[in-house]
Amino acid sequence: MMDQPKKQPTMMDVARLAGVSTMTVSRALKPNTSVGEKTRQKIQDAAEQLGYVLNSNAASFASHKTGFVAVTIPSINNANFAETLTGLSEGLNNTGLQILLGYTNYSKQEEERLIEQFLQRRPEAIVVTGGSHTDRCRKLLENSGVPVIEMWDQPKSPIDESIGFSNADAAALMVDHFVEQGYERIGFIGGDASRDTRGLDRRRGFVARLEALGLESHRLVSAGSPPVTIREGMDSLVKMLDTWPDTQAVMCVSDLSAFGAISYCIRNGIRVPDDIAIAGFGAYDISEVSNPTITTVDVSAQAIGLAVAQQVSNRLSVQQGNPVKIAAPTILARESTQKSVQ
Amino acid sequence: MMDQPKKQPTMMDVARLAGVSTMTVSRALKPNTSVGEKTRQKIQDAAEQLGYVLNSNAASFASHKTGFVAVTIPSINNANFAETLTGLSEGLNNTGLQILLGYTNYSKQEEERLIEQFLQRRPEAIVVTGGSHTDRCRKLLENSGVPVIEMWDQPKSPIDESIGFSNADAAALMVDHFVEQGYERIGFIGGDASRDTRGLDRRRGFVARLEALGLESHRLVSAGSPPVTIREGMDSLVKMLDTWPDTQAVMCVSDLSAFGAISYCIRNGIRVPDDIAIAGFGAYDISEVSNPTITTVDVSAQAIGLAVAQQVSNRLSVQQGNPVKIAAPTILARESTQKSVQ
DNA sequence: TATGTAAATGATACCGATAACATTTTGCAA
DNA sequence: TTGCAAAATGTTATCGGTATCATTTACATA
Repeated sequence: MMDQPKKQPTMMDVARLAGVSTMTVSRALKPNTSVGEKTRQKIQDAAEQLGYVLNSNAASFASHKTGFVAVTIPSINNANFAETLTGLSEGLNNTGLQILLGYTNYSKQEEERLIEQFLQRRPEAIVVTGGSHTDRCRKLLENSGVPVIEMWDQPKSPIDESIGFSNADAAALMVDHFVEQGYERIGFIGGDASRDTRGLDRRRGFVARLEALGLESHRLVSAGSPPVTIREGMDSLVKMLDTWPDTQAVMCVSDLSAFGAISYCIRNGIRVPDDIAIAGFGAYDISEVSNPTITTVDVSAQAIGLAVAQQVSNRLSVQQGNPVKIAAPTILARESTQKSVQ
Repeated sequence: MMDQPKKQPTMMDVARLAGVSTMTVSRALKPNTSVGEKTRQKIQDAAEQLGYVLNSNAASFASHKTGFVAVTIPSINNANFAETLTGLSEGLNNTGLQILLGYTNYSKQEEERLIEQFLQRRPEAIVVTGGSHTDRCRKLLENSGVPVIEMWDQPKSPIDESIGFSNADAAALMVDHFVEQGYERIGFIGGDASRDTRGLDRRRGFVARLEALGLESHRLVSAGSPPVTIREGMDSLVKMLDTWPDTQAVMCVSDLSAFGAISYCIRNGIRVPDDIAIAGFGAYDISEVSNPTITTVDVSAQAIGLAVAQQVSNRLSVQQGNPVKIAAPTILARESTQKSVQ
């Protein structure tokens, strides 16, 4: 950095140089304002000459509009959330809104801390992942006075609005897929239930669907605290086969853990899906190119982000658009669960 | 959102309720300030009762300290940058600094646009990925008046400071590894050179090292615009083998493309490394659990983030700490390039 | 030319905190 | 009790824009 010898120029400096009032400068630097063409040019020249850079903080302060959207996600090291964030970022690109991003690391306490911090920045909208929060956090969000969007989930009583899908239903879809393929002794590998609420929902949906079909629903392995890694997927499969050797099929809480489980099988001469079927969740890139390819649930993570962005824009603009919809999750049936196509 | 009926309370409201001046409230809400214990309690109670939330914008405005650190990375959908960001985020966690994140999508124009936008927020430090910028962007950064850190690279003439490694040297390391293993006809699969400057550096280092060793250096396949995907890795390997069927070893610009290339081989009965050796770059999780495991370059992406965070803190605190160092990249020799250990 | 309306520009009063310095209170040694 | 330094608190003046309303200018029409 070159230490700036003199302090940065202000709007007043530009106004003086251009021979107008600061108000006119303020207008000239924004689109859609009525400023004479000649004047605008004169002001832009002056600003250029002085190297003037608008001070958004002062502007935010004066106008009570910060242009911030606070966003919390569990982790960035998760392709699904990264995709959602990409969608969000893209969707917000030309709105002039800036994302304030925070990682909760799958902890509600951390989420509360982040929200508390973000509220001080006076965001114009708040986006959180999931519908489960600490009481205090929920209260903070309710009293925030700005639109709150809970994504990646369908809470029974949303704080304000939600854009997501039912993780339980999505897991049930996979159970149905297994059953269609003729599997009956089906297990589930998931993260530590106490933290990953979406993973917990999936497990719940999994168990409920099995029970509804009159099948055994006790083959549950906990793989450690989320996010579940490839390695934990491997280890969990070992545990699964140790405990219930006659397991025919396994649903994993994410594609990563499924990939780990499959890797273990391949390395140890267990054929997938001939000896055991394995499915994932989330439609990560890897599921498409793994060998065998992995049956998974496509939740269109990026579309969620785009939809949230759209909805944020809607809520912040005067003329409210239609509520945004996203597609329901679908099963991508691939090699890892279908003997016939193998 | 519940629409806030009355506007949010200000420090003045809290001061009135607590029977003190706003200055005392201001002090009471910050750590390390001399405020009487009783007074502090009284103020905290009043703030709690009113549901007062500090307005950081006003605070920033008054104090000329925004607490922002602007960060640009090429993409979030890249495990390496995601890790760096995690490290950065973690390292900045208790400093009270908030990251303003932007994605350049591997475009210098986009980077310039982002920097211009970020400067309006008056960040206290700026972190960019790589050492290659548009002229205007470079000028903006030079004149910013705040610390600028270029990461993931070692520019010859850094704008201010850089924390990274030489991508060319790292690629040369891999050439040496191949040669040690007895390979001589070595190819390179990388992204479109015009955009991904780090990928370009790797290719340059690759070619230079081969030439220095007197080996052929023309086996270069361009895999499309970055980031190179798994699928592009597959396609590129096909192209490589079509063009130069006698290729013995291939270095890929990232582990993802390496994984794709290997997947193609596995599916088509080409043995890795017996028929062809394949290496990646970046030490992604997948390289460790792929079958075969993938030889790669460990660049300690997260450590880069942590180091940058550390250095930002250093630069912003009065007593400057020592300049931060990161470990040099190392080869992780795995199955995909070593016939002996297969 | 007179006149009216829209466009362009200006004047003034804040927004809500903190910096810097002034003043009062406290606590303790002399 | 007095005196005095340190701790606690208060006063005042901004920070750099924008909202709002007032005023001037431009231009088309009668």
